[in-house]
Amino acid sequence: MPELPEVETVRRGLTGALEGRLIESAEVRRPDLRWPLPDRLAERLAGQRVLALRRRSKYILADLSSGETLLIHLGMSGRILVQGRKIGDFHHEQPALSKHDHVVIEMAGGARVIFNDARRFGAMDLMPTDRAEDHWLLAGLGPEPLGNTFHEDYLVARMKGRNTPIKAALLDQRIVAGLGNIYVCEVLHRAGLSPRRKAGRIAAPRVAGLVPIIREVLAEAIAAGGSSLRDYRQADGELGYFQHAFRVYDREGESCPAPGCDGRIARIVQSGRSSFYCPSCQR
DNA sequence: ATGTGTTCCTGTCCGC
DNA sequence: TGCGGACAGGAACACA
Repeated sequence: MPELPEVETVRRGLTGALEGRLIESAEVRRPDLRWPLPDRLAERLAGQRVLALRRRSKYILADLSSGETLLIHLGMSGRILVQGRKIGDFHHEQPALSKHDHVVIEMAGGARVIFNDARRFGAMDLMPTDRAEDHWLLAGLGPEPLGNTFHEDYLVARMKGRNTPIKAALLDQRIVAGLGNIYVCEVLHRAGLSPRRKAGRIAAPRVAGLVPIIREVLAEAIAAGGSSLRDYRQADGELGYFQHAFRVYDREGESCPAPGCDGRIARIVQSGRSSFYCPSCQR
């Protein structure tokens, strides 16, 4: 479930295997994900040191010693697996690759990093590091929800006059970058706001109130994700997306967890996607 | 300019 | 146990 907290969890889980380390070689096992992979990707990765691993919205950015930055997007089903190799154990067998292991990176000193993506909605690209913000996938993104430029006045201004439901507005990456379907549902539940409310018709104080709630929900999810890093590090560890205690997401028919509320969680479809909410306490 | 619906792809789950 | 349909964490794109 790669929304911002999951991507941040993946990034943190990868730093040990990647940051400051040398890429020995890379193998591209399929020419395209959502779009064609960059020309000569394997050659451009081989021999480079990973200087830093960053995140922007739901994108992971790996700055390389060549002056290029590798951009990774996980789409819906993308995963990054890290397998350890025992140094000096020449007889250690590598687990077999699966058919959705599209890019395999061998690190000097013994780790293997695998990009796996069954649905192939994910993406990778290479760009000059000094022009990373101008990349077409990043240029139009709104502020980071955990950063300083995302604040009450900003959100109030952006919601003003909008005729679209608040659900769609918060999913719009140009307004705020990193929220996805799950966390928007969770945020609106905590805020007591119906996902159907038109963004521009919500009183400014309530819109402003969304800002700390968004921060809180994301921060909690990242903190919970941290606990799964241990799983991540385990040998040939599958990257476990953390299990988070969702209050409404995927809980259609269950009773509303809000204190004193006796409503039931409903599911509606908005712009083709499920919204879970409590019609009783979300208004 | 905005707002909404469709599309990419594979896997899983549920009802018959 | 097989089979069809609905649905899944995203977001670019085409169209009203």
